[in-house]
Amino acid sequence: MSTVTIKDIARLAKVSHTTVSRALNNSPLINDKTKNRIKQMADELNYTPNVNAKGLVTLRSYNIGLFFSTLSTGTSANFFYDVVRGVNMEIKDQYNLVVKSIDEFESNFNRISTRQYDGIIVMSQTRADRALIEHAISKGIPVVLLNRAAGDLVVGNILSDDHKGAYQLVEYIIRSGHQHVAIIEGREGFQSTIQRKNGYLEALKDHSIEPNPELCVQGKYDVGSGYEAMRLLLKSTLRPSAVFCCNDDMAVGAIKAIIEANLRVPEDISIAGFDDNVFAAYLSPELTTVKRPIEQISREGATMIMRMIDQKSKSDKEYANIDVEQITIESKLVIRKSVASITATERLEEHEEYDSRGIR
Amino acid sequence: MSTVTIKDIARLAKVSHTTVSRALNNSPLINDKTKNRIKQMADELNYTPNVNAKGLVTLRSYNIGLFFSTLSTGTSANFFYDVVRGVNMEIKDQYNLVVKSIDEFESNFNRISTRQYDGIIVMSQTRADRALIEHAISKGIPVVLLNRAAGDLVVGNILSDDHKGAYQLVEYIIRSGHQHVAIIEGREGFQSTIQRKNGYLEALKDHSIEPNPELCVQGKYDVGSGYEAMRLLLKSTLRPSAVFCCNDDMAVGAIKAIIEANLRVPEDISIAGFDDNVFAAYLSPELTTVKRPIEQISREGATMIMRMIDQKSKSDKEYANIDVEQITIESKLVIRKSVASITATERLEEHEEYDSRGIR
DNA sequence: CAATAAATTGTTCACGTGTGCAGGCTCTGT
DNA sequence: ACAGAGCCTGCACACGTGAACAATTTATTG
Repeated sequence: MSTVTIKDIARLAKVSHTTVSRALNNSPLINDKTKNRIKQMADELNYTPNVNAKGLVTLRSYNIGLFFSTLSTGTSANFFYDVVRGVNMEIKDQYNLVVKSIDEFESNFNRISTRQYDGIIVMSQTRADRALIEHAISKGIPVVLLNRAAGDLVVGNILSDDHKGAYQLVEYIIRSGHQHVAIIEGREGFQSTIQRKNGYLEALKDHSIEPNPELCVQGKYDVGSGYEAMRLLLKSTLRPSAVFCCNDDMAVGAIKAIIEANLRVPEDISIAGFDDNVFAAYLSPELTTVKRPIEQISREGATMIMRMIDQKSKSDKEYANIDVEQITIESKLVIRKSVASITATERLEEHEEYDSRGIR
Repeated sequence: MSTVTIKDIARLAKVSHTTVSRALNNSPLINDKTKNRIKQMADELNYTPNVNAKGLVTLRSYNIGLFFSTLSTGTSANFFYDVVRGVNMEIKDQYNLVVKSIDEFESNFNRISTRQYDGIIVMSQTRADRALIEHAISKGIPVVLLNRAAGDLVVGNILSDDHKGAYQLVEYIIRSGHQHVAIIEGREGFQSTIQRKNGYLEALKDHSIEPNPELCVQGKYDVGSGYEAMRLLLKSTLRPSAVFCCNDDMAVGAIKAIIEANLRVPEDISIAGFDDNVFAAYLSPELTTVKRPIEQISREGATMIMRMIDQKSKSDKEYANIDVEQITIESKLVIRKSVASITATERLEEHEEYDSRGIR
């Protein structure tokens, strides 16, 4: 119960506590023989270093913060899981991973200090976390920003190219013959929402398709919102022949709404998602989507923050000259079966069908 | 950049650092006027207490560990997400939540000490984490065990009654007229796997149905394993009319396999899941399952560990007399549409159909 | 063998905070 | 005005560790 300290070990080994400290930290100053002797004793006594005391003098906390913009809504479970797992794979037991939701802080960032976190990984959805990041920087804490562009912030930055991914996906849909491509957007205000929407719009433009506001419906990145959004689309005067759902979760909801309306995917309406989560390949039909390398982003983020922490401690605690990099990781179009190819004649029929319906 | 300490504040306020310390900790010894003055100064200076120094003297780390048996496989994303969110909702900013996977430790638990964690929540899948828990107890760290019975371990304990949940579900399936009920089991060795299997077996027994080993297939709790398991079942000589999948993820995989075989759910084969994750209501057909109150378990676990920590600090650091409670939270049968009712005649037909197939 | 260099160990202090104890101030009652 | 009581503040130390510097031992060289 009573905790063993290096002083206890020192007494038993008949050396000074400094020697013990050095031995356990593998200092080259210590004779190998005594070093081993002390290490063994520490082992037998079940010695555990006191992180507080250690941190007090080394200015380290051995904590890495992993902050999400929000954990309540708009963060999908698969995404969250992949991120935590990815980061955890890299930091192993060198650091504690402290998971927090930014909206918890209520703009009181004073609890965020060098003493609390050696580094911070921000899984960012919105620019609203700028204040927090600036606070961290001002405190001299290395920061890595994932998932959105850093802009003028001096932080490590790892991104996936959502704009390009969405563009490629929508282009594929258009080339499959679809003219009326709807979009179920992500949660309002999220950077990913904006990026994907822009990719969608650009693809339409490059293929001379006029975007139709009626075919753009707001979602919230969760299954339920995808369902509701699709129901809205089904009621619109111009029924889309394909729908780009801004993540896979919403695609599940959308498919549900379509089937409830006694229509088929993809024969009547094609559906595409974004993320390529673990379910995507197991839906019926298998979901055509964009693989976003979430785990890879997280792992890169983890190694980057550790690099920055090391660099900082080596460069005499001067934050200013930490190099910050920006890495973009490519997303990848994954073609499965939820988007149908339609020919020109089919397209015509579809329109006639729509016209005749429009009358009633 | 340079950090503000209570000594700095003391100098500026022309008092001793002791007074500052007391003022900031709301000690009744300090005059309200000076107290407010000091607090305001601390605010203006953006003072952040040094947790290490604080912890060094108060014997606290302000960390709560949240340990999962594994994060690599066998823990579903939705489950993980719900747990972290639930715990986070309760501990707010009083503690740091440190997420770890137990298999990281490689049975070197020496990093787990009172200094590191004020308390530990173990989301346990298997008895293999016993060594870790015993280590924590021996170090005097309060522990709450979620998800499996504590047995003789002196820890707080919060459970869902998986056995009962599975029993009720399988009973419902049988009462719907199914005689050949298969099971796709969870990951081998997990307590939940055993509990759910036992519930299944007991329900069969109570309705005088002989369990058939051919209808019991091992899964791993992930989508892919559900798919593979179902493919196996489809090849079995006795085709089941209903399948109890031990979690919702595997149910998704199973449904996929059935549809690929040109069969329908639930007309040809009924499917039931376990967990009631966010997708369950949005599958086609909507999944009949058992709602496991994961979030509630996690929240209760969080409040319990905080209670234990408080109790320990009050009772003069004597771990022995911390009260440990055991709470069981009921799971609940959620009837949707993936289990069909079949009449006696249908059952007969089905058998004939099966027999005729069996011949070829 | 002495002198010097090298290797190893010990002494002392600092990190930032909280607390027991001692002391000073103010107020009250006489 | 003075003693005593009560309120407030400060001094000094402790927590466990690491590091600069000092001291000691051992190895090396002429």
